[in-house]
Amino acid sequence: MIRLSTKGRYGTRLMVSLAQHYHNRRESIILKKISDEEEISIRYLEQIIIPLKIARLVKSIRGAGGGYILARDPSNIKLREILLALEGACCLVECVDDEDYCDRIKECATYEIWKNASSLLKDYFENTTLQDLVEIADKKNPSVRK
Amino acid sequence: MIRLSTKGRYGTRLMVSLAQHYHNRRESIILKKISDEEEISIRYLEQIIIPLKIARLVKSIRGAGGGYILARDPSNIKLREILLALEGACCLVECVDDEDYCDRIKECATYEIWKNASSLLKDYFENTTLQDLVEIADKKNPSVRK
DNA sequence: AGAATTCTTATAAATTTATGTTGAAAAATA
DNA sequence: TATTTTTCAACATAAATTTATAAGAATTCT
Repeated sequence: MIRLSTKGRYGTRLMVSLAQHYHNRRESIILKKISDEEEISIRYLEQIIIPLKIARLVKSIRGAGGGYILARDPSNIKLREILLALEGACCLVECVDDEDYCDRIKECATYEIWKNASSLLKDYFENTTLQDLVEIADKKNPSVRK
Repeated sequence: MIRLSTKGRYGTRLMVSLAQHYHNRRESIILKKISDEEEISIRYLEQIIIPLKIARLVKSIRGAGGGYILARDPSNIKLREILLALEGACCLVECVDDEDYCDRIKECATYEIWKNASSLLKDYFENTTLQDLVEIADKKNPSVRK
């Protein structure tokens, strides 16, 4: 299957959770809470949030009362940035992103196909913001206030 | 990374090779030849061709003088069929194809996103045939006759 | 019978997915 | 400022899956 890894899926859900809290009150939130809400192992979330921190999409606040918080407004964070941080370049095959990966590019017929398909995804994720995701969530669960 | 597995990539190249030979003379071709041409381990190709056979996209002929041959004309084989055989449903996440996979679908904001993105890919692969791939290959390598 | 080829099964290496344990840093509080 | 609590950070490990190779059996052609 052409598959988004759990890192990409869980990480995106993590960012949506952070965005929902960011929106309603600008406080940091602890991973434990997201772990409970989203039913994802906190140990795994801890691993997943590292690349998001490195990419400066989230900030961590240590110590009592600490937690994590978005580094920017959700409307200013593209889904593509999130996936880039979590999974590296958002392309279906290595060779689309790294020309040196395979020396058959010049002959390979499938290269063009994977490249086009990757572009479709890239454009879609480029034009989807974290804010869009929050709005979808709000629409699906009108009653829930976080 | 949102990644096509090697099964999907190698299998597609395998199908293109079969299509090129099918086009020029309707003989079966042995995996060893494709293995040499495409530089993919023959043992691995043997595993990869099994689902293609099960999906009735290729036919096998056993024994000396045997080999593999496309079951239909390349213009009548969609890339989506190939990927479906090799990787299962062509969707980014399980839940898009199997509603029972996760019970958070009703609340999950990311579900809609992965579903839309999967549709983009699905439509693209649905409208690309093996013949299209052969023509791309011909254009890239005008001199090569197989 | 012998050669060529697919088919089957086993297994090993690499990567992804996930959990457990311990330690370090920061903030709150007394 | 010392203590305690909360939380992030780092490291180790285990399970599952993907990727790949090996060896030999079964089948068919000549």
